[in-house]
Amino acid sequence: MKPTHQCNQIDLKLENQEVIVAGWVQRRRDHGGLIFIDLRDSNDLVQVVFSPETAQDAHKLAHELRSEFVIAVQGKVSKRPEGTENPNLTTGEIEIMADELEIINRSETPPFVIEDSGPQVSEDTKLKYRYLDLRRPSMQRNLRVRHKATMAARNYLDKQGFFEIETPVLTKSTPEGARDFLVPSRFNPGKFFAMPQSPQLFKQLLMISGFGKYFQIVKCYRDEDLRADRQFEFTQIDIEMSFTDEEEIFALTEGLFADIFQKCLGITIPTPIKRMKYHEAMERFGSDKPDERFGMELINISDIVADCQFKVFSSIVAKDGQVKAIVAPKQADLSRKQIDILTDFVKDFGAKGLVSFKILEDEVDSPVRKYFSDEVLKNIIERTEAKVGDLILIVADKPKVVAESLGRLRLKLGNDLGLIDESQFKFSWIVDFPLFHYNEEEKRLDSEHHPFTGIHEKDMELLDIDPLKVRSRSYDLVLNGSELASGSIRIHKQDLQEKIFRILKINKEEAQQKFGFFLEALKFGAPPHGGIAPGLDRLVAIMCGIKSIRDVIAFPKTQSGTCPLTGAPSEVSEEQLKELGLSVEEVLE
RNA sequence: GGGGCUGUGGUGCAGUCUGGUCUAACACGCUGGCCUGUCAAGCCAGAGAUCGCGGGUUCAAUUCCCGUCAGCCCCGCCA
Repeated sequence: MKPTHQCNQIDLKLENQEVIVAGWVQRRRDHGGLIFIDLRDSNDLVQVVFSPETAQDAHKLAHELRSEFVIAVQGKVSKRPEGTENPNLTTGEIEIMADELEIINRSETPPFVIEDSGPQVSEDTKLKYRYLDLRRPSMQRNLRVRHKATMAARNYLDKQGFFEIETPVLTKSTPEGARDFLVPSRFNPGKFFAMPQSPQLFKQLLMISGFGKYFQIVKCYRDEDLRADRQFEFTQIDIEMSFTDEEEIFALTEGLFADIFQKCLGITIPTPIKRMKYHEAMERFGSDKPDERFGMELINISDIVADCQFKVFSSIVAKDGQVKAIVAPKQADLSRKQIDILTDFVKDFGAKGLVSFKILEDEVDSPVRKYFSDEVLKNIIERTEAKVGDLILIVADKPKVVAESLGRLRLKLGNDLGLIDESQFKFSWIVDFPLFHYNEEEKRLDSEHHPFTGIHEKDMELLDIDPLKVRSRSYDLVLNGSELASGSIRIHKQDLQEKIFRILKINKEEAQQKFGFFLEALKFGAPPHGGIAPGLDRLVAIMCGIKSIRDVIAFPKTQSGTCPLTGAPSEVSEEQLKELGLSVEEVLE
């Protein structure tokens, strides 16, 4: 029997019609007489009724049904008897009175119940039986949203005149940035391909090739530790254009996201998306990817405490440090112990300590209360707009430490206190990033974005004088505190590109060896170009209201980078190693 | 490399702090029986756990200690 309808297509309009549905047994309710089966297909659930009076054979066979059996049922769509409708089901008004039942395939009892409600199964078990986990309606929905987002992106970019060009997965290791996944070359023993961390140089080469508008929905590979929002392999909507500028890329990207949100969620996102300078983001939120769904911004009180009795504050201000505060609403009743926990939290991010002021009805309570005059306190309260019952939390340190620690604390409190409205989508562009940052360990400059990032025309002369002040032409699109897309206008002149390598202390030989092919290409009439690369996994996760991108990837890895389903990674045979000219060292304890 | 949380029948959990009463509880699921309007069906009966693994302390360890493994969250890392 082949299905004539999907479960979600069955409604009252089909009353008294014969249909065939096929799917899995979600649940069986055997009354001895009547047997009810909830039949699940990839779209919905529908109730099938087996009655000994109307279909004796089918009823008899239905006794054998168990969870996850694959069946096909032929029967008549009927309106449910008055009072037995189930408003919790979309198909709750009708049911199928079975005439015939075919057990297409039996199933062992599944290790967990295939449903969204009920106890949450451990990640390990879910991934081991991922094919069962994926039967759950929410997983079906997540992957459907992912598909729709991908299709929307393809269609949108196609309409804008872009074409999708594939780039190699087996390519050259360019040991900048993340750790590469390597693939040994059998033809060239001792040599390795690397899997791309992104198709960055290939898409730039395509611009040089004269493909003015390129995109690719492409896997990228980075051998770094995994997180809830990071997998070894992830997918980017990779985009690059020639003869372009920031305005064009912003407009294109905004159009792309507007289209995706409209088509997948029916949500209209307001455009244009507002822009925020990197420095403003760091000052107000202590982060280059601010979550703007709630307040609690960082407030600078350095000037107020510059001359106060509390030496920790005044001395830091004197040393060009910063003193900043956030206000935790209605948290003045936190215990000493709870504040200690927050203090330990900021210490993880380099802060020396956390000063707290509890704003009570007619006094301010603080371990360091005695160092502050009433006037200074009044000014702090005025500046921070703290109200009675609030808790002011202050960090004093180098600006970088203040931003990092208070920014993180803000996020933690925002989460813990439930200040975040999860139904919102808050986009913003972050612009005017610095081109470089100082790498303390290596005692040299590193690219903030990547070494191919273009430079603000006005800052060009700063390159030799004060490179840390140079602003790049890169931009990030941030959604709800998550970096959703990152891109830049690139360098298209060979001499400038070489100069950047010099500043990054990549010597000529090294640059030649790693990027020589690219520097060569830049000599042959490279057009100005730029692009952006939205991360599909994070986008879909946010659209689905999900924390972990594992839930929007069909077959993800665990945090330790393994696949419980297949057992990957695994050992390989001696023959395979020999062919590749590899040997594995025993790891001794 | 580091910090935190978790690990007890198939699944989710109680018990662990304060060792003996644990012959390991409960719910779901499973097996069998009864049952013609349920939809978390109901009722009855039953099976199913060397308490992640290894070591130690103790007369005695699911419980305390050390180590280890796995999952999750995080720091570092992720141009």
